[in-house]
Amino acid sequence: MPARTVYLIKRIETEITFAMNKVLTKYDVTLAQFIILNFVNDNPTDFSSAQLSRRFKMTPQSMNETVTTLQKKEMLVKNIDVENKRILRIGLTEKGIQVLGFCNIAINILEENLFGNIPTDELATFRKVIGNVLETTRKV
Amino acid sequence: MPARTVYLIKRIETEITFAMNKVLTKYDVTLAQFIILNFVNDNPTDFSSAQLSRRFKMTPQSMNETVTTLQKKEMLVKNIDVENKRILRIGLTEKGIQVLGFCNIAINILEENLFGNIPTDELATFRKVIGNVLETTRKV
DNA sequence: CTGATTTCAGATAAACTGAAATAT
DNA sequence: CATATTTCAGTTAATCTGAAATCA
Repeated sequence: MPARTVYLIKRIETEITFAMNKVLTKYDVTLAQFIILNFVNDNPTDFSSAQLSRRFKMTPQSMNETVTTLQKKEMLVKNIDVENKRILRIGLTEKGIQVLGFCNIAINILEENLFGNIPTDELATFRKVIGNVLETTRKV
Repeated sequence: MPARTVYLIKRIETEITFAMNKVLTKYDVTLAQFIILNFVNDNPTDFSSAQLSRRFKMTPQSMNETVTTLQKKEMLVKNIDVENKRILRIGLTEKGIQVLGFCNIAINILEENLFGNIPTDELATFRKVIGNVLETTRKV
């Protein structure tokens, strides 16, 4: 009996998390923090903690703690929204951009090790399938 | 700039974990517990806690706690190894088999919702790529 | 004696819930 | 008033580290 797909996803995540944390610890960044830094970097419209929490399926309180940690490390800043003074829009600092750059170089090497031997078209399909699933979950 | 592959894996895992826990909570089983139950079920050569901990990248102490929890729920049993009295081999109880059966029916529906609209060949490639990556990590 | 497995004990990090303040 | 965001405080669940007992 072949392993179920959700099981395979959990298994690969375990390995990816382990490998990434091992790499990122050199830069004093956890996987969760790296994911947030990446997301903030990729999204020019600065998101708020509350928005991030929904995206990453956490309570706003929990997300805020991660953000605050990155703020204390001087990698993120919170800027008051122009339209709503209650909302704090999150952006990267110069240091944040710099550290993220170093992390990404290290993660490039990791990705090459993990996915380097996989045919380009297969990797493309792999990524496309994830995209489809994320689209599905967004609808629900 | 397209999202990195490791990022996509983390994203899909977040959604899968959320969706699965929502389903499994009805059976009083967490995702981590379900993964263990599945693994024990799929592997006739009963594994020990120590073996499981290596497979799932945890300390043996942590894995033992999960196993003990499932033991208290009467879903798993520990049997003394015939060759080494120190090793406790883990197996499913009748109740464990039954609960796992219910969970799997519920997860079948979830998988249909998540992957139902993905072409068969693409899903096959998706699964194959994960298999390749897991093979790579096993070597390291 | 060495190394692996298990167990007991305590610590830590990362999530959670509840409640309150602020703003639209 | 209703709703969303943030913050403060305390709690819980799941990991971890350290130390000790058991066995081949």
